[in-house]
Amino acid sequence: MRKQGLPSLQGEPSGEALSRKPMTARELARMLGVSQSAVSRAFTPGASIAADLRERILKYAAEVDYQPNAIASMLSKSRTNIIGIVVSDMQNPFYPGLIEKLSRSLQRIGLQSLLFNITKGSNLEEQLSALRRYNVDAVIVISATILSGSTLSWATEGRPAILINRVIEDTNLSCVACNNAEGARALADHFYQQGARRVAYVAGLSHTTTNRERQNGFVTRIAELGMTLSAQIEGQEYSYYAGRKAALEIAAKKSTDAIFFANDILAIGGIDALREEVGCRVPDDIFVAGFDDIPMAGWPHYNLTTFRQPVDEIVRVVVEMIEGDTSALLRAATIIRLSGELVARRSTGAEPKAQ
Amino acid sequence: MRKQGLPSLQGEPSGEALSRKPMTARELARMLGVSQSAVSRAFTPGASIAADLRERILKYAAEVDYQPNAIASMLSKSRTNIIGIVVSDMQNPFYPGLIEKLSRSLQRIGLQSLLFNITKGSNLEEQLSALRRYNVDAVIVISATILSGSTLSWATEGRPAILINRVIEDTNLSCVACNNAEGARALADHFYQQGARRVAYVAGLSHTTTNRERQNGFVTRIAELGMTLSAQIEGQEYSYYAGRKAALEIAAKKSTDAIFFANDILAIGGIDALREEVGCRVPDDIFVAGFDDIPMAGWPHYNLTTFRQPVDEIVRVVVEMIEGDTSALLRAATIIRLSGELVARRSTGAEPKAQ
DNA sequence: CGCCATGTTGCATACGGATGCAAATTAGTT
DNA sequence: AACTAATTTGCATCCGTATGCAACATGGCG
Repeated sequence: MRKQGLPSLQGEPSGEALSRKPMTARELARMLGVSQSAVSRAFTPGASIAADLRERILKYAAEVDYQPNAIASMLSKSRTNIIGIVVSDMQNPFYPGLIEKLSRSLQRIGLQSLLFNITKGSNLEEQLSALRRYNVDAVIVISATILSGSTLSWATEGRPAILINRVIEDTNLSCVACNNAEGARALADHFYQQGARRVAYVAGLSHTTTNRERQNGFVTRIAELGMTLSAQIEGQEYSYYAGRKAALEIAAKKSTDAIFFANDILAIGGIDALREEVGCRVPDDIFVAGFDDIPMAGWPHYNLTTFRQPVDEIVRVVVEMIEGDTSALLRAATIIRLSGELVARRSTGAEPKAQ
Repeated sequence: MRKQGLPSLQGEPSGEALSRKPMTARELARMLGVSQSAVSRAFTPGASIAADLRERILKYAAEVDYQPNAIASMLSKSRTNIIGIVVSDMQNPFYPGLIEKLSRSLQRIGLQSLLFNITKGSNLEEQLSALRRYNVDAVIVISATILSGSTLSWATEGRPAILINRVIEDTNLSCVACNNAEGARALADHFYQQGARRVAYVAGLSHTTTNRERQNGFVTRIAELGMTLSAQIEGQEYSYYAGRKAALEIAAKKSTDAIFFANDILAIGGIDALREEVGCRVPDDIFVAGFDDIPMAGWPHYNLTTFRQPVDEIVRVVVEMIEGDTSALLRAATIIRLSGELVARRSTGAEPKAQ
């Protein structure tokens, strides 16, 4: 039986374990009999330092658990390795997935994500002023529709900013977005192929670029194909309940073969409402399609035809832009459109491919 | 036709607008003929400075758009106003909502959230080492089940750490969690009241504290009530598809009146599978309940009885702990249990209350 | 009017690491 | 061996703000 002594009070150096100050490069240097610069260089890839010295320092640093203080480093390099991520809506399941992939990709190249969760009502400038005070290296704005272009320009002044899924031209803001018009047209074509002729569009937030592009693309293509636009619901928000409401309005008129909802959450609400409130069968009585391809769209219950946003590619492109010459971004805003992919599922009568 | 001149090179003051260095306190001070300390004090609430001087400085600062450099401030105060938020799963809809509320509450008291998105496979210590280098003021860990207690202790050494929905005793880690056992018992009682006698449990990630507590609470209460535990499925994950699979296993045996799924996502998968794969009616043939009360649980299609986690209260408590005397947290880890609320809906035959 | 309490202000330095520059060491060349 | 080139190293200083301390100003009071 092992003797289990009480933790002796004098054994521990007066509770230092709790919050002792972390070691500094100078201390470490003194212990090794080298200069503080040497320590700094040991931790700086490509710095001018002999391989054996570097090794000795790093080895000792690992032993005593020294890590360079990132804050001090930020100050002297005036580079934070922090990317500001501006979000205003994490309710739409599309965004958490995007944010997750984004922050992981950034982490992989040594960048951390500082979250700015913008709330509608309150003072936006105040919330964003932290973006400037914290000296983030770049800003990624994820579909924050409540921010005006000028507010964003102000908040990101002097550092590269990339909007995801929102396009503002004639500013210093770069944009990476899904080709919404292309997707909407593809869905129109798909409706046509599946035999629908009288189709409806349900808008999300009407004034957003995503909505407008999807709407225009769809409506235009519909006309080209000679199909009838039997209804068009203007939207207030991208939500499940808005989708339900819109679906019921459309169903009441009984003149629609297929509904294109501006995104998947709307469409899913629509499907539920059609099936449950008006006993309408999807796809037998009416087709439904959405946009995004959130995980739920693939669930057997919904089996929603949709246009998949190229999330991985969006993330890749954004990270590359940030990793690359960011000063180029400052000089000239770039707008990049990425192609998505039609995912035909049962909600439009398509036979889902084998998994 | 509008004449569209080339952007004149000499017209712009040599591109300064692009990335000019922000002004410093010293510069501002010199322009006003005061000392740099005065500027610093003007921006420090409660600092020793005359009201009129402060006003003059702030006014001028606003005019020339000066803002104190947060990085420099962090260095000298050794306080970052940054809270590290460790997450490993943003797929479960419960977490984005939590993160959103959390980060907003923190923002409201001047704290920003630095996201640490932990990935399973890779080197966890390396991912977490940034927590230490960045000198975050505190760490909030959101149900990161893939991190061991010792890894967490190491990563957060010297700064307060709060786990949400995960309880580890005998460490320096504080915990704020829903009273899972209470919730599970409440659901058992509810099943009983609704007339179920043969009940099943579907686990989430088996080894997590949330799962174990819900499981124990449920199973124990079942026994007390004299009900039969007709099945118990061990789980690999908290996912929709795992829920479907488990539900089918249970339905195959035809000996169960009610299923308690370890969380809502599982339950929702379960409901879909029961209805679609085996033509089982919910609630007519079988009851289903979940845990969390994610938004989808309230959707008419699912109408899922569940136990609502007190998200707002969790957030409030966590923020209070951080806002308050954090050194107290370092001295003695606190474990707080918060009560949730049974939300009886139609999936257990309860009539949903009017909204 | 003189003295002390209170309130303001500036000076100097600290925070911890990065880096230009010069000194010192090593390698390479003839 | 002598000398130049290349590599290492340390010194000193800078990054921009916060703050202890001393100097100074103001006000109250006897």
